[in-house]
Amino acid sequence: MLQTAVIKENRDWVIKALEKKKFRKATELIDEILRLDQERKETQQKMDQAQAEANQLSRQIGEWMKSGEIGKAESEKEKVASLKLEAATMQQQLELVQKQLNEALLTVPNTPCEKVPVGNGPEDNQLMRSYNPEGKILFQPLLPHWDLIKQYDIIDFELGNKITGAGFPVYKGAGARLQRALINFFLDEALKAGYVEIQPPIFVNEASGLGTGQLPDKEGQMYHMTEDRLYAIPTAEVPITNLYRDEILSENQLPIRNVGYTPCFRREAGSWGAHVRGLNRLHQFDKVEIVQITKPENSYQTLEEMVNYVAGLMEQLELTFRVIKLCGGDMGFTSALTYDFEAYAPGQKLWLEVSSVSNFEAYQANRLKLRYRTADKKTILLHTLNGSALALPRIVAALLETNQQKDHILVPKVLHPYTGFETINLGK
RNA sequence: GGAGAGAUGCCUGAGUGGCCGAAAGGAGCAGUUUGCUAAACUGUCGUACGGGCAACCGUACCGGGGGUUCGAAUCCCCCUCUCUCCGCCA
Repeated sequence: MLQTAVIKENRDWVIKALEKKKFRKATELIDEILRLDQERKETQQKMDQAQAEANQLSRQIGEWMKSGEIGKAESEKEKVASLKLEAATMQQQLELVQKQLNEALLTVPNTPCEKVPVGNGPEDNQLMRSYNPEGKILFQPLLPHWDLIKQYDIIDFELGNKITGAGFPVYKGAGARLQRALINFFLDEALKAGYVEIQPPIFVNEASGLGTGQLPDKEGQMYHMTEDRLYAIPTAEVPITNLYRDEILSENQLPIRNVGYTPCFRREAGSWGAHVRGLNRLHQFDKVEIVQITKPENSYQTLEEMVNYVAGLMEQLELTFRVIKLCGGDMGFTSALTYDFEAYAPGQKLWLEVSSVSNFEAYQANRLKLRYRTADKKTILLHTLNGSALALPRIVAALLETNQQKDHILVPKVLHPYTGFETINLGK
């Protein structure tokens, strides 16, 4: 969440920034936050003062008791009681105000950075770069991947339906091996790039969900195990970033560069429609995620590095893709700047989002209480960043559709050492 | 699942009602010193909020919540977690 100090010092700027994100009622809410913060401060002052007096008097009473002035001690006890009562009343008020302040802050999204283009939705996003592998001749007629996976019998939705439900596909034979190949390829590449591999739990507690901002914003989008009060992670970002919750890192630990493969779970409540056939949208999918934690002054340079890294993966997979910068109206709640990667799926003539690389600045760090200590012993909030590198299903969709031939599907060269085969063939 | 023990600062660990935000040691940081690796010595060393230009001051925090008391890390109750033993088990 935003820091109240930042809001206080830059009220007008914050409101303007929030309006860029198409956040309604920014002015009202920000002013309410400032009012609550002021009330919080005043209440605390009153409480502290009552406490201070009570503490002092209690100490005095102790000394009187020791020196035998019992009468004096007894007569002042009541005074302490009334001071304590006053302090307790103030504390109740303080807790109430703090709760209100916190709730208000939780509903405010992150402010977009200056580089974010103004806009309402996808149509206003900015194309940053595109890539089209040379010399690639697409086989005609092109089929969408949902026909190909049936034809080659590599991914089975009906079976998943039987054992779990819609959106939980079963990968079989070459399909399963392709999944494993991609995961290993992505992890190995990240290792080469200097990321440290993490294998986190795939269920997290409520504090973790709050830490990275999925709660309360995306409450209904996560699978929730009410019995044990755990959430199935929607992305490895949640457990990996939360590793550093409530930490004060030393400067020499920075930057943190982690990579993790996990399955990801999304309820996708209310978002099923015409364009979500086949692998385009699933309840469970695999993803390799990169996470970085940097000093504030380095985060935007790091974001560019991460974008370049993901672009490198896409090029190695020989996929047609484009990178777009999201406009204010299309960005996520917690992000300050996001680049989306879209792979072209020629069989369905669609661009599919395969990666989202974001800088959250101090927004997550403030919730996480993730800081570092400077040389002069100050604690400063860090910046968190993450990106998919990469999410599998749509990559698979694009790969299958791009590389389909008359009676086989080509596997990109970089994956051959991982798959152990160069083509996916019919009838096997 | 059953029985017992425990939870204190970055770590180890002392502290059973006021002088405890907390001993001591280690690690870390800064400095001094010796010819390197290293050692010795000195100092420093929690977080948050509030006040102050600042030095500094106030308040809270010894797993979490509640209670007793003029006063709680310390006594009482509840919860959570960890460890040990037994059972079960990939």
